[in-house]
Amino acid sequence: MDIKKAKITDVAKYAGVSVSTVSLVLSGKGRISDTTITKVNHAIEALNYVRNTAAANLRSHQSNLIGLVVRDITDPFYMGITSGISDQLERQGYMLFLAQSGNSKEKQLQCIQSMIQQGVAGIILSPVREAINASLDLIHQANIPVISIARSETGADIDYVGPDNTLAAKMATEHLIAQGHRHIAYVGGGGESLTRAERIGGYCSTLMQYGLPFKNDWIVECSLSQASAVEVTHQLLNKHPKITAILCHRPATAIGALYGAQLAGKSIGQDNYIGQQVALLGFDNAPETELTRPALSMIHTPTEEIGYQTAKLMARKLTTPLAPRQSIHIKPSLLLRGSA
DNA sequence: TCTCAATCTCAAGGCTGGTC
DNA sequence: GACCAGCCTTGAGATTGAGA
Repeated sequence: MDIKKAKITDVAKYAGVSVSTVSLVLSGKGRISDTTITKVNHAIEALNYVRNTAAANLRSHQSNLIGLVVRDITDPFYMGITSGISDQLERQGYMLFLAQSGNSKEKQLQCIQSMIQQGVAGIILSPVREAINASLDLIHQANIPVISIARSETGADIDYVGPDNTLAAKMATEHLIAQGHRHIAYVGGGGESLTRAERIGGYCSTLMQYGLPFKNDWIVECSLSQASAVEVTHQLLNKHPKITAILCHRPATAIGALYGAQLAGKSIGQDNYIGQQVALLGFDNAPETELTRPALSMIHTPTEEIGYQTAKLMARKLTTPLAPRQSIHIKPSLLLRGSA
């Protein structure tokens, strides 16, 4: 019994047509009679023929692969984006080639290099700040389109799809101000984070707009861990007891801040007129923020929508490479729970 | 004879493995 | 190490055949 995989030549032989006719039937191009199409389809079924896309891409200089480089594929934020991109790209006949770079410049460049070597048609990138110029050099040399996602504007002249961080911070700050808070702090993120910079920009400008005090001491960096947020919040509230509300850079920061505030002798809640209460409002909603007591109010950005818009933009860039650069900012929403 | 739809021929793409 | 064939498919251009 012959167990060799059927080739296009086998299909052509079986159907009694030429190889190029089979190719035309497969691609749906050209003018082919219904009789011939039926014969070819019958041969494909009989021989269990599966098209070799590697060979097809080799010949046509095209690829249906789109590279996606994210920082951390287990991060719920990126999981949502990846899901949206994958759904939309599949509908348009593309496949996703996924890699994670962490925060390493070298890893990001390595991922991009591998994707180019695999012949991807375009790259969607969550840029590492230190790697952005080198990454873009590589991608431009390969002459393929690139879209920056999720991690803020890079300053580079490339298309961008992601959350509107400035608006998110403005919405969060305005909500706290509307509740009567006048001493609002920002906890979390690192100085190198562009996302954090944009949020702090929105937070500061809103405070100024309402004529409220803004102090550098009230903006505190901390690492990704909850433990770090516990420590930082504890110290912040001990040092500045006037603070009645805190914006938290990410879900883990918000959860850590909750325990840090409690360690500082504060309770968590919306009523800043009750002496010892602190309101907490976090960015990037995650399921675990619903499980705390009280549950944490969060700014939610629809991550699947970011993915969906990114995939649509990539498909557009592949069909019209000279289309003008676009920046798509996805509007956030406020999820009000018990903490603010 | 002309036109046009349907089909075929052949070169080419980058990489691998075999031969000299 | 150099060269070449084979892998599998596509697409431009050539050919065929039927109808007007």
